[in-house]
Amino acid sequence: MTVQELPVLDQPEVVACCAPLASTLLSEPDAETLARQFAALGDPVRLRLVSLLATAEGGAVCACDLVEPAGRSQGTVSSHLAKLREAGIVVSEKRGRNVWYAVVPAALENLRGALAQR
Amino acid sequence: MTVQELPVLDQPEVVACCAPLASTLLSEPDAETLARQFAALGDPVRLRLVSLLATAEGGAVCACDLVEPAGRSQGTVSSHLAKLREAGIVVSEKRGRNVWYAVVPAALENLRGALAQR
DNA sequence: GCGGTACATTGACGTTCGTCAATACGAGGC
DNA sequence: GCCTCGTATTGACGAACGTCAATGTACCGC
Repeated sequence: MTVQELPVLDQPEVVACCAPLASTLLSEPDAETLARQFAALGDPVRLRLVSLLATAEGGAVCACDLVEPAGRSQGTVSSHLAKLREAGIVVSEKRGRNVWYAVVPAALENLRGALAQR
Repeated sequence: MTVQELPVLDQPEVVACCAPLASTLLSEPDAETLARQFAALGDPVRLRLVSLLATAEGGAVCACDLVEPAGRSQGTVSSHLAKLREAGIVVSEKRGRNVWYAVVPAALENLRGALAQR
């Protein structure tokens, strides 16, 4: 299943932030923005969710298929996904009565850039 | 007794962990390890500390020169530095009555690797 | 030794987090 | 319409966090 259409729901366009940590001193607002994204990855359950999405065929997965592999209750998984979405790490798209999630490659690439050495 | 040159204190050699999130599904132990490192970067004060270290001439900074730019009390800065050290993001070295901190480039590179796209 | 400096640790406080069960909401199917 | 399924939200709980002032500890110069 190949799904290349981008949902563009409530995506917070934070994917344009911040020079590398090692290039110039991070400003306080930039530190705030970056920290929120790193914090979103700072939980093992959310990291597994991101990995599940990133390794999925087609790059998107129905929320219903994330609960069991996450090993947490449906409500807990839902709030983890919400946190990832608010940080701009993933996007969601409603299809019928399901919601499909996909990683935002530019968000991961942006974080990679922030970690780049001098 | 002379001044110790390379203490190499309690450095947790966790810099060898984890294939990219997008290559294979992250195992639960690996997710735990990675999450601790991302969580260490998930605070704006700690991010600024890392940036201060990474942009410093020589790559190392005395703890005494981190308190004022961090804008927090000495005790708070100390515990932030401890958290970064426990996550393997920075190392510390005692020089006389000062403690110098430096980033671990391999740690940042390791996190970059985890964020690499497929 | 003594006094001072630098850093870590403690204890307290309010806030946020991760978790669950239970409930509410929304979209289809009948 | 009603019912069912999938997802989000709520409320509660203990645990962890970020913060500070105060205290402890190691080191150095004198």
